[in-house]
Amino acid sequence: MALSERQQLIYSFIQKFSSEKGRPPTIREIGSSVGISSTSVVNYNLNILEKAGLISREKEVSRGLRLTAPNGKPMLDARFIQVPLLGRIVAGKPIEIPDSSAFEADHESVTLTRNLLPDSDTSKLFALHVKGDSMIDASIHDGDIVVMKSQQTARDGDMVAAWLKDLQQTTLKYFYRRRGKIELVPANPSYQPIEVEPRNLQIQGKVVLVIRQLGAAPA
Amino acid sequence: MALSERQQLIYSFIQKFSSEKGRPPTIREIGSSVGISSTSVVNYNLNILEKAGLISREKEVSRGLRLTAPNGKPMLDARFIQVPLLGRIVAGKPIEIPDSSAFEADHESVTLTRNLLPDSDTSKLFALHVKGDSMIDASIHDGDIVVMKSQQTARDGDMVAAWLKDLQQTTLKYFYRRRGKIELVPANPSYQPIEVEPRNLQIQGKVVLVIRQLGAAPA
DNA sequence: CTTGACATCGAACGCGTGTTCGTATACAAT
DNA sequence: ATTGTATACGAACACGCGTTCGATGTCAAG
Repeated sequence: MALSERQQLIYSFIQKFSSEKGRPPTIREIGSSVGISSTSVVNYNLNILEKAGLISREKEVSRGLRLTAPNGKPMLDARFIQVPLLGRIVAGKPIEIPDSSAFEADHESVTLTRNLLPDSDTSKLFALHVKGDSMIDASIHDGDIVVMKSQQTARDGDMVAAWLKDLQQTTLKYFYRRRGKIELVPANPSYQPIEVEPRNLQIQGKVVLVIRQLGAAPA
Repeated sequence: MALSERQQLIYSFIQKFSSEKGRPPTIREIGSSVGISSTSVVNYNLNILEKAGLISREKEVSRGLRLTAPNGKPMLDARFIQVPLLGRIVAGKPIEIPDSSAFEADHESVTLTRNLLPDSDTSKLFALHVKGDSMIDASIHDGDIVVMKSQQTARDGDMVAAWLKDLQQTTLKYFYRRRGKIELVPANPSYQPIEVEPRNLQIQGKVVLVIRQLGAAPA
């Protein structure tokens, strides 16, 4: 059902108030801002917003309401971005990228601030856990998280996740075109670049961010 | 003035509660979580936290408290954390860590989501830009951002920023105690560990997070 | 016209919640 | 011993705040 004008007003007031004040508004604060004298009317409209899935409420708690994201979970505002954590990256298997419908499914996800991502197009991003030290020549370690953008082509200098058909391996390397062939150069200069035929190579995505958390120790 | 253990408990509870629930806690919620029966005691300690500049309070409003960012402004959202970007890390110089007053100055800062940080104690964190490839043996590259916690000691397995007095160098390595000496082992196994005398070593901090942004290409 | 769903209002109830006050203990300084 | 400061406790007050209920008005369906 469509929202009444009043309900939209209430909704945007909750947005504004929450982000400015750092806490959700009370029923009476909502009422006086949108011109409703009765707390029960506000309550009534809040219940509608809740049924519409736009907010979630907690009973008998002061300021017990918050905005919700499209998926129904409590909301993250525009400064956040949630990247689905689709699985692991290992040397011996191609990356399995589920079709885009899976983005809405309930995967684990990593929450990042948008300022960490260089690009604005956030829709094709996904994240993978790195298992094992097979990406060591990309200076990427066991336990790291790589955030990638799904794409099948690359520009010179991009770090890409590539599937090498003949070797049956996934690898992360910088991508360069060289006279009809492709040169894949490791980030770590103590490893050697390799040269492959274009048809032997399938680009699975471009690495946009690597995150390494050092809680306790690996190694 | 230093915080009591109780005040630190309260502070980290506010962090956790705010980010989980999307609203600040009430005085009684704080009290029952840290084991204080009297609301006035909580109030008393909150006033101390406010004087210390860690939180800001609004009088006579329920849940009228919020965390304060390093620059002293109220935080927009407790799920964020702003880490001051204090400068660069290069091999040839010790890290300059300004005294804590600098945290209040207007440095650049990196905004992160709290879930990326393992620990809750956020006050001693700072970030550095990595310049040059001198940290390559730590699998850390030119342009990376390292987030560190300022501390002078380390536990086995921590990755630390260490100043080697005789070599006049800063290095990032895993820290291990070995029979009265200190072994510093690189994250990249193709480099050799080094062993140093404890008095030749000054620990400047522990690395908690490494971020590599791959927009265009380096190398 | 009657019915029922929708939307609104005001009022009252009762618990939630910040504030204040008197008191008490521990400890260092005088 | 005395004073002062820091820390803690419980009780009481007053207002904040979600909840509930009865009443009213509008409007389309029957």
